[in-house]
Amino acid sequence: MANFTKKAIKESFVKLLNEKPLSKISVKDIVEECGINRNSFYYHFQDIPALLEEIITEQAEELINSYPEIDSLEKGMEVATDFAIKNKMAVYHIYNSVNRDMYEQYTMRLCRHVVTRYLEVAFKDADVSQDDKDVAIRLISSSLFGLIYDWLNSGMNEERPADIKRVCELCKGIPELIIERSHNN
Amino acid sequence: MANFTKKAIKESFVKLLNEKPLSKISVKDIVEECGINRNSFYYHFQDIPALLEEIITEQAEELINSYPEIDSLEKGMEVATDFAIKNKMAVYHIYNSVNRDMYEQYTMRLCRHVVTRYLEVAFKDADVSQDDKDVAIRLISSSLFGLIYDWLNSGMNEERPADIKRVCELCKGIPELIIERSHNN
DNA sequence: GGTGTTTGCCTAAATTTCAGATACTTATGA
DNA sequence: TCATAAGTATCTGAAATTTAGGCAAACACC
Repeated sequence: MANFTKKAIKESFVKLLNEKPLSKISVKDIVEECGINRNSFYYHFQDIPALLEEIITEQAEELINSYPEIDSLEKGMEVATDFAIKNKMAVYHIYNSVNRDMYEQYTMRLCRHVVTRYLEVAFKDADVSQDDKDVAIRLISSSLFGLIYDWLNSGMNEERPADIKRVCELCKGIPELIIERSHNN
Repeated sequence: MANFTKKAIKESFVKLLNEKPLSKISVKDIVEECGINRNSFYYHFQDIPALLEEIITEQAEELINSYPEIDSLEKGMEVATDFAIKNKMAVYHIYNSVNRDMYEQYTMRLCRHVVTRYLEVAFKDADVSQDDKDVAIRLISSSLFGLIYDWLNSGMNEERPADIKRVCELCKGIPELIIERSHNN
């Protein structure tokens, strides 16, 4: 089924989110914005946090799918921060409220995704165990996530997270490091 | 009720109308474009001409409502031609097909509307019978409609109907003419 | 503490959408 | 020219969605 109502609810919610903070948006506001019955809202969503979660999940999925290949770490970082930028107003309101965990979870997932994609290229043809690859993924994605985490907490004042270039440069050395160590064993 | 499906059908149809001529648009195309069941189309509309009629009616209504006051004949003419311009692609395909009559009817209605609004100002405080006013409305709106009619038939090549300024200038003298004649009786 | 608003939930009814089947017309091509 | 494919317009009956209206509890504000 097509279900345009659900779509309309999401659109109305995003529209309201650009007008006022999450804490001031009521279910009533949403249903009045898109001209539906209040029960129709509850038919589709448990509550506002559930609506929020679905929107953020969707946007993250979409962003992930739109970059099937990541050929540089900088590009990966760009994708991950794009997620926050795209939802800037929402992030601003959400970040210190209900769904902080959820939001971080998706940002982390995005970081992991882009790093995995990047390392697929970096480790291509290299004789390295999956375990070693996993360590690299965890290490690099964690540090990228850390950058974004700080950036969000500082209010996203700079256009991009600080030190992004230097950290990326450093991280690029890691695959080589692992390949080397792998050969010495 | 909100009914986003009906809205989606209209949007899909307009989208298709900008891609290919009316004659090549099937109900199947429309329902596939907006991802609904074929029967849902027939639930809302009798057939494609009915859909077309509803869209054109809506646009005409909307245009009329967006100009509650017409203070010059040129402005009125602008409103009436806007209707055609706004629907240019649609008009292009429709004009020589099924709904020619309907389209002309709405254009005529728009002309009549804007002229009536304009004359409300022109005849303000003037001691003229309703009959005389009606004659003026019929005369002026018919000639404006004639301009648009020719413009449509010639393919809307110029941005606006030809001779629009001179005809408007001429028409402006008519209220005075009627007021004068009315006093001599 | 009183007042008004919002939430989350309920039921029952109405509306809308669906899949599947049918008879009919119109193109299209072998 | 026949058939066969595609589109139209309808009809069922079932399923999904939306609605109105009401209720108790939580909440916000004065």
